Amino acid sequence: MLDNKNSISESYSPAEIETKLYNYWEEKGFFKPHEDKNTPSYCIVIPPPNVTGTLHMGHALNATLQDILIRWKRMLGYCSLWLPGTDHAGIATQNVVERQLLQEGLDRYQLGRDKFLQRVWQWKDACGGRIIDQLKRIGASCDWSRLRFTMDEGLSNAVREVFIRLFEEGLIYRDLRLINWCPRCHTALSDLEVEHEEIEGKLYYIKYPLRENPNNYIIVATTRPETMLGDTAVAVNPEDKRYKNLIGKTLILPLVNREIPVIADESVDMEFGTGAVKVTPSHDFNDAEIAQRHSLPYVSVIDEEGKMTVQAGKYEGIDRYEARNKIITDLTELGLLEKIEKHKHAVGHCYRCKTIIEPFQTVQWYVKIKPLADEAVRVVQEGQIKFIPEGWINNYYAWMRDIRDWCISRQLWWGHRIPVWYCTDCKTPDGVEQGRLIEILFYKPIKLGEKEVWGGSFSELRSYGISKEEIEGKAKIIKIPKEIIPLSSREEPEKCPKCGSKEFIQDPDVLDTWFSSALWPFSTLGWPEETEELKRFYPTSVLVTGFDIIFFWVARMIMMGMKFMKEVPFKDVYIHALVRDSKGQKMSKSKGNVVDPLVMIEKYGADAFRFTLAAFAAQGRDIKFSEDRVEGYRHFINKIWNAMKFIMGFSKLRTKDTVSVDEVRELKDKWILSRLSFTIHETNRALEAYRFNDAAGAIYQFLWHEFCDWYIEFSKVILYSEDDTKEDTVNCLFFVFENIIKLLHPFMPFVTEEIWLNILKKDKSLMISSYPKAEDISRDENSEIKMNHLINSISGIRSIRGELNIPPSARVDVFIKTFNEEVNNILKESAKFINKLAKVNNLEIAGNIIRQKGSAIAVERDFEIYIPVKDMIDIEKEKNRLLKELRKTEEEIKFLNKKLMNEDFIKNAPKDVVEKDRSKYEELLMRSDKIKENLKVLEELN
RNA sequence: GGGCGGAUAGCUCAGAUGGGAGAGCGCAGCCCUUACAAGGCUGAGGUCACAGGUUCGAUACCUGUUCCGCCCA
Repeated sequence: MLDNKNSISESYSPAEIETKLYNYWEEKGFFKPHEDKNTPSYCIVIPPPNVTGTLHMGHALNATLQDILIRWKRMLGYCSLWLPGTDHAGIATQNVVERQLLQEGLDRYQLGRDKFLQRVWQWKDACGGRIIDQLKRIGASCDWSRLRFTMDEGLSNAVREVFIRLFEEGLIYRDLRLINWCPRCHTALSDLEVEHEEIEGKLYYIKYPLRENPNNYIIVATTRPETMLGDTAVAVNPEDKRYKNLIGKTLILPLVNREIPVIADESVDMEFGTGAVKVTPSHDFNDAEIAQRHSLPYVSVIDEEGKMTVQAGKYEGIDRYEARNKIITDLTELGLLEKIEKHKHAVGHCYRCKTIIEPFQTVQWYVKIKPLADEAVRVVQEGQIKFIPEGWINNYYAWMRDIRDWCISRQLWWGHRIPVWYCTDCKTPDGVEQGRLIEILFYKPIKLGEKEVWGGSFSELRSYGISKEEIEGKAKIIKIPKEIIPLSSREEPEKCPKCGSKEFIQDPDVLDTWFSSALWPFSTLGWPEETEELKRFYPTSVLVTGFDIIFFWVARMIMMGMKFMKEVPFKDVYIHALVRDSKGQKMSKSKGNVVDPLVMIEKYGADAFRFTLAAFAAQGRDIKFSEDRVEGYRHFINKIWNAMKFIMGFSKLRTKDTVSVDEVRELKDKWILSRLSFTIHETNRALEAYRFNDAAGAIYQFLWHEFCDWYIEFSKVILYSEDDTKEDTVNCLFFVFENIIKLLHPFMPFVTEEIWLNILKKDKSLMISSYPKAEDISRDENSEIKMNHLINSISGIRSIRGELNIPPSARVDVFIKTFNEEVNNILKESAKFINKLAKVNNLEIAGNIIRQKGSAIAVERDFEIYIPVKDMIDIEKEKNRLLKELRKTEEEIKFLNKKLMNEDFIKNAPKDVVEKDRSKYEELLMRSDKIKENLKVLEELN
């Protein structure tokens, strides 16, 4: 299958290997769930990236974590499905195509709805989903044969079905309200899609004269003077003594000379500005609420484009911010501007295009959210869904508690068209034909003989003989008042069930993209059909996502899942961090601090990059990404590769596939197997708890600092000797290494598979092999304790050598005086290892060793090391070294002594803690005695 | 204004249920020792932000303060 290399390359080159292996996996169908019906299933649906998107660090982290989970579970034998897809990103995608059109000197209206949609599809097929290929680059093992897109037929059916059912239940309704309007995107936005940003603005103090005495006036403070043209009252707090006698009086609204009342409303903050506020129900959410309470009229002075309306009188047609300046100038001239102050306040911006949003009164579609939210809160409270880390659960509750109805209609073309039609022939209760109330505005006039028609009511336009298709096709705006009765239907209705008419106009709006994403966990599995997949994989196992879309997406999936599946959409929600730059700043194009994942992959390989993300992914903290770390893990891969080269040199001596603690005889072999068992346990436990960094750390630590630093070094003693039996050592080397490769595979799929398949020449791909389980390899803690003596003896000698600067080439004589027989035996049996690893010339180990004069000393609990160095070093240096150690020891003794003298401690602390401290204390006392003794000897020598 | 999170080695960060703190990178010294200089060995470096409290014992638990970040209004 793959290339047959006879020689192993010097070092690992990711670029050559990654694509090759990825294609191999995909061709073999390894990303698909296996067919075995008896195994439990494990399923993750990907948070669908925007079809316009390109891979950024957030995606990379998100995908890496999911891939680690899915590869891990797959290797554990679960029937595992990672279901990929993209969403259609209504506004974003429409913007992309509109920008293209602009370059051709076109806009979407000139094309008309159908042609425009064709263009978007063309764009989507050609350029959309680039992110899918990028996900492949990082090794994502998604089942690409099931790739979904929110605008696919199946998913669109689901959207329509959900809309209709909710509508029929009364959970979806139309209403005329103030909504967040983006004057650039020309659409309504939900509350969530508005980003509040603090800006340095101004507070304008304007005089509103009293009708009865124009020399008297109330001063109102406002941040938005241009909306004053739409004021219909001035409000004060009923408790405010300053204004008590003015309540009920009439003011003359400057510039337009409209009479407006002074009203009292408790919502008015007496501390703010002058305590008197202007009320503009059409352009401010708070004011709209005041207007409701006081039945004030609405006067709209700003339109869809953010320009002043005809109601604004002489300001008509001017942009809202230009109008502000003009109004300020005019007020100044009239002497009605009291002052201007600097003022910080939060202003809402469109989350897609950052334009300042405009509160705007229109008819929109809403989801009545309370009943859905209650259910979604309940299942989380009951623990049916767990949040990891738990902290996010409070955010979730808080948002759900204050949730407001969800505005789901968007004045876009790209998206799921609302499945609602309006009969144009039905009559309203007042007896007016509905078509008369539907207002159409064309993007350019239609010529009727001499006449140019810019729009009109639907019925009127039809009476001119303009076809319905032409009206709908050329309309820029279709306004359908709230009174008109909607008919929701899966297909375009044949005839009106009430009047039998065959003339309808479809609701021009599309649904919020999040409406379709909310169905993702079941719509992607085939709902509303009752598919096998749905039975097998719903509820899904875990959702992995960033905290920024808990409200947008997670909460809504829970609502919709409960509503339509009667079951939670996922059992766990793992919320991962945001990836920031190395200084902790949010990455953004404008700051120019964006790190491109693909560049990282090209530079260091996907494995090193993935491992870095996993190692960084500690719960509850943002990731400050630094390239140095990636480089560090690239070195780690190199280490693996080199270890592999070493081991492969002995492949011919291997005699069996598996080994166990019981059958190997040597301490080092028992030890490494025991440590492997521990590492396997740690890794699985960490992954179980979504502690990716712990899992990565456990493997890293074991492979580098136990296996490479110690075991391989020990093994050389055996392997390079003439007379030792090499069987156990070689078998252990391979067995342990193969297990590490398996453990590592979910984190570093490429290099591990390369080693597995092409170097170890296994016949089955690693990604479908079994993951190590701790219970398969037993732990032997006794051997670990024994091994520590050996390691300590070697470290002790090395430490003396290092600190006294004895060059590695100089072999030294070493005497080890042991204090008990067990340790004596352990060290004696391992003498050859000590000799080699500590570069010893002559080694003596016994209980009755007498220290030679001029020896450097290392003191351990169970033994002392003497190295005669009289001629090699200077005595002062050694003395200082011992003094330093003595000081350290005595400090500790002091601390422990104080603790142990404390009666309360003895009384209250658990016995084992006291015991531990006591023996530690005694040990330290002994140690300090020994060091002092040794110092004395050194003194004599001088 | 309401809520949440963070402050631990020069840097980036780990530290389940309280029992004198760890890693990676960086730094210093010695080494091209037959897997690996992208490496080995050895070492230096911390009043765990500050002030109180609970406790025999606090980096961890509680309260307050300062600084930083985020979310909601």
